[in-house]
Amino acid sequence: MSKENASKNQLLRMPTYLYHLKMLKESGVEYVTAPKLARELDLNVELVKKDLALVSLDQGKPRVGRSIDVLITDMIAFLEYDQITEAVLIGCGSLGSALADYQGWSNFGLKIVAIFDNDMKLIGTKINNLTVLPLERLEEIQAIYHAPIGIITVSKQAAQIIAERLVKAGCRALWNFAPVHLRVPKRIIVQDESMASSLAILNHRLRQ
Amino acid sequence: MSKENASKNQLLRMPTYLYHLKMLKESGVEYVTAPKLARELDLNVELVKKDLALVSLDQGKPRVGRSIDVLITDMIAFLEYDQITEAVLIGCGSLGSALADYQGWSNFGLKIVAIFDNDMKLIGTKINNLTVLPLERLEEIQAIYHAPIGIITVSKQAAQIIAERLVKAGCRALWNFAPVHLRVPKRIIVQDESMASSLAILNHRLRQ
DNA sequence: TAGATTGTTAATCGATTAACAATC
DNA sequence: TAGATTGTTAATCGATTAACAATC
Repeated sequence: MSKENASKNQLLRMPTYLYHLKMLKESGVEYVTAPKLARELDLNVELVKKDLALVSLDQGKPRVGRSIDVLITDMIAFLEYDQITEAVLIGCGSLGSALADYQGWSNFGLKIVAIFDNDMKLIGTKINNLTVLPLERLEEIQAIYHAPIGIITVSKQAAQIIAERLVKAGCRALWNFAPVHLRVPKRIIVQDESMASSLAILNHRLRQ
Repeated sequence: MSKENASKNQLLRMPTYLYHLKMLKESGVEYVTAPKLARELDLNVELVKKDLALVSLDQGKPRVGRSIDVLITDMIAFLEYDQITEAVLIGCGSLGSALADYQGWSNFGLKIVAIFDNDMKLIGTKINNLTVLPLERLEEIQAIYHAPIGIITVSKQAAQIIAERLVKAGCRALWNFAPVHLRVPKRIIVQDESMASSLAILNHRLRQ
């Protein structure tokens, strides 16, 4: 199976499996079956079977399932968490700082190599070993790193301009935390991270 | 149209429309049509037509579209952004602090009424007018507020325990930022906010 | 009027779920 | 062996897209 066929929903589920598998491994479990995972993660069995088949390089054994170790390895390879992708982050407000401060990105194959802001009070301060750089230096720094990912944690007013600068500076993908629809060339990948959308679903379900 | 029928994807799109409508309003536009929104947000026209019909209390006018003002009002009513729902937040690390610090929640009908941590260095400090309270006081404070939403920004190790305490303390919905699947009673609404999943999609698309 | 937009009904598409034979 | 689990094929479900008559 090649991952070209992975659907968006499947991709979304994969990290959940990985977390859970790691937890099971820690508690000493050596083999895992689709029905077990389905029960523990509240998913449909057939769904889990198909997801596992997609990432697994070899078949599972009837009545036994799969080796957790092998499955974890396959999952990491599938998600390409072993290959580091570099990113620059623009906007060191509280959200941007929190992202820059997060120690766990390397587990997901992400490395933030430079962080920028245009606030004089922030420029020069350090977050997680990274110095906040003035926004003017974005192009100069990108010319060195060629980071494929740009993380946008600026205000909605600034987001479109920043997006355009990142694209010009060579970013091929934008992880957008600002609540605006970014207009960029077709070839550019935009992943919107909308807390508002997420909250809308929560609220809707809460109110029946 | 009643919002009982709103699909998950429709809910996800709604805040995007609202942001865009507000932006158009600011730039002086008075009427908007489905084809215009579809073009500007890179969506299918029929999709937009159905989404607007779902939230609109009255019909659009052929050749004219809808009044932006009325549509914004309808959208806010639909998303219930005018009704404040209270929340307690557990875990004032960098992500939790960023969420507590965010000034815009009231625009989405959310009000964080209390924030908790068990780190002595954080307890007593102030974030956005809220004092970080010791975790032991969670039940006592919840007995006063009865906040329906619990925001979980603790480590994955602590998340399940915190979830259970929040449920016992009367939360009906959990907004979970920890990378674990929470096991809670069926009646409890869980909205997972997984950066890892989001990043997985971005990375996958980036690598072709 | 002509034509863009509306709402709605039908067709398509894709993901989830169910069913089942094969396996250890 | 019996029975749980596997992979796969078929059925179902729901969302998106296309088609079209009605409207101003």
